[in-house]
Amino acid sequence: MRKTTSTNTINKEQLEANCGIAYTNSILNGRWKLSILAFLLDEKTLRYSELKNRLTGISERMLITKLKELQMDNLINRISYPEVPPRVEYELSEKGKSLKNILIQMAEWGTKNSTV
Amino acid sequence: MRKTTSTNTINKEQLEANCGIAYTNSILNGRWKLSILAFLLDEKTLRYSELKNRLTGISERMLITKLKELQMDNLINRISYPEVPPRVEYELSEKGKSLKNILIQMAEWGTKNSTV
DNA sequence: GTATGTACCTACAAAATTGTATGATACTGA
DNA sequence: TCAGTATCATACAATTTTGTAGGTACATAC
Repeated sequence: MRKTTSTNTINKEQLEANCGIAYTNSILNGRWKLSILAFLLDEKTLRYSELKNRLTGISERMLITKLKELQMDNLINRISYPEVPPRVEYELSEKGKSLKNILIQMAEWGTKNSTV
Repeated sequence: MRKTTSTNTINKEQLEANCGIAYTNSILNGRWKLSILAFLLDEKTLRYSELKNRLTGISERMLITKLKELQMDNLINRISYPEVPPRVEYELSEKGKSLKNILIQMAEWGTKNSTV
C-alpha cells in the first residue's frame, strides 16, 4: 500500500481519475445543464418553449446560452424546422446519451438524499 | 406516448428526476468538490496538506471552504489529531462513499471523451 | 527567544455565472 | 396596417464563485 503521508504520490491512475472527473465537471457545470440533459433523457425531444416551461425559473438568456454550450460540446442536437412561427427541437446526441447512467444515478442519489 | 408538444405534461416522475438531479448538482457544484471526493475515494484518507498538493492550483481558502461545505453536507469526515504541529485527516463518510459509482463513471466518461 | 511546520482565518479584489430588460426577425391572420 | 407568436440577440446589472495577501496558534528545536 502506498504511503499516504507522502506529498508526491500522484500516480498515473490518480491523475487520470482526477483529470477525467475535472473534465466531466467542466462540461456539466453550472446550475442548468444537468437538468436540461435530464429532461431530454426523459422526453427524447423537446421544443425550446417546452424546455423553458420545465426548467422553472430559467431565463431565456440562460436557456439559449446553455443550449448553445451543450451543442458546442456535442451533447445535444438542434433540429430547426423552417416554419413560422419558428419551431426548434432539441434531443440528446449519441454522446449525450452516453451520460445516461450518470444522469440516472445522480437523479436517484438526489431523491434518496434530499429528503433525509 | 405522452404528447411532447404540451407545455403542461410534467408528471411526478419527471419532476422527481429533475429535483433529484438538481439537488445532487447543488451538492457537487463548483470547480473543486468532485475532485476532492475523487481523491478521497482513491486514497481513503488524506491530510489537508496532501489534498492541497494533489489539487493543483487550488488556494488554501478554496480548499478549506470546500472541505467545510462537504462536511456540512456529511460527505466527508474530518479527523483532527491533538498534535503540534496540527494534523488533520479527511475521509469519505458513508454518504460520501454512496457517490462512488457516480464518481467512477464521471471519471471514466471524462477520460474517454476528453481525448477525442 | 527566535525560527519552524501545519492547519487554519479574514479582509478584500477579481472573475465567472446568472438575471433583467428590451429588441430583432419574419410570417400569419384580421 | 397591425398585433401576435416563437426563437433568439444584446447591453447591462446583480450575484456567486474563486483568488490574493496577509495573519494566528502552539509545541518543539536550536
